[in-house]
Amino acid sequence: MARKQGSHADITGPKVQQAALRLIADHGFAAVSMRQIAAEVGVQAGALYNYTPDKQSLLFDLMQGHMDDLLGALEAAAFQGDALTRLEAFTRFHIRFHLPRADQVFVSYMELRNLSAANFAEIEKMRHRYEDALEDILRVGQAEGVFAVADTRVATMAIIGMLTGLSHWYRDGGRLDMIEIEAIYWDLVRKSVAKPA
Amino acid sequence: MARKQGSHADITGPKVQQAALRLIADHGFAAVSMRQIAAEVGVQAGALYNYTPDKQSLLFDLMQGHMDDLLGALEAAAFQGDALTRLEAFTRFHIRFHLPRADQVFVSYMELRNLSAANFAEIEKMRHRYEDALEDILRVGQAEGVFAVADTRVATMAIIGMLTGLSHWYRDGGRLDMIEIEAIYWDLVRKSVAKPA
DNA sequence: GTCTATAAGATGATAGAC
DNA sequence: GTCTATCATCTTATAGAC
Repeated sequence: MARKQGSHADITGPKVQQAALRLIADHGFAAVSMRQIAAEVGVQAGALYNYTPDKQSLLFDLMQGHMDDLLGALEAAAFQGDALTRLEAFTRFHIRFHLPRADQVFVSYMELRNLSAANFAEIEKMRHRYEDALEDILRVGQAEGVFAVADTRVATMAIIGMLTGLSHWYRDGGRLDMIEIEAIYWDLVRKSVAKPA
Repeated sequence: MARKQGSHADITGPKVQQAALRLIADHGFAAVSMRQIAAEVGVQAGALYNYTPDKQSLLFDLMQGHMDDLLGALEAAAFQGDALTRLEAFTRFHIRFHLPRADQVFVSYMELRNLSAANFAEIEKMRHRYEDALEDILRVGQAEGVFAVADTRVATMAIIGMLTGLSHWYRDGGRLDMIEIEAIYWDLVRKSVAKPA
């Protein structure tokens, strides 16, 4: 099959997403121009519009893709067992999913206000589903008398805040590797909601 | 004393900072133009340059001012007593200082990558001093056998992450007021580093 | 699918009048 | 101290050739 010269949709498409993610994570959505993204990909600016109708959609697709991956992985994990076991599984899942995706996490967190109202609502809904998965675990554990939290919603937000914060300071090749970090964070999370002995 | 018409340095100066903070918190530094800030203040764009040499300095001054306030308030608080008492004081201090300053917290957190390298280093140094205040408390408590944390630095970052995350979701007029939130967060923090009974 | 060229407007910052 | 006017450059997005 003859291919038209200069036609590389299957290669360029992913490269656009990748370049956009990289640049937006580094400099912020508003600070990155379509020309910069095009230069990183190795095409002219006009060619980008074969892959996205506009700049806003490019951001939305990145964030939606990230949330799709997250919720898909969460569902696939399907934590089983008692509340304490499920909380440990959630904690370790969160860290293992997020730490290797520093750019996606950063963009998904920092660029929410650059989404259009409709796109923002969409992403927020997905994020809410993720939070609810944790709150469900806390509520069951609370009902079973395994946990002792004053408010499951606040505890949910506090734990997710603690875990998400990790992505903002952790760097590969640092003093502690991911396995060690995971153990320390799980210890903190476990105790924070534990029933006093 | 006759004042030149149209001369309002003492009024305009603070208004510029205030307008910039407000707009940058809402839309992001790169997305906000000097013209937008000027319009919010009620002057023309050129007049802003009586108050800042350039846009970058405007951002830096906002962030430096916030960190100055934070470190000043921390020093003034001068937590006394045993490690547990000091940890409680730090936790409540953090929440009481940050919750009423949502815009400043947001900007100081989100716009770090829009600082020049030199300005970034300056702010990071200040942030580090704040983190060290908490780590000092944890280290003392650990040495005294009051706390049981696997790693004081990681625990420091985890607790600050948890507390900072609060600023990202808390809204005035919500289900719980600041006093209730404070109690719940202190309970989580206290237990997370507690020695098992 | 990618290119070049371009439209139509916004940007940070400065100069000089008042 | 603020204004108006301006510079030089950058912006997103589109049109049409190949």
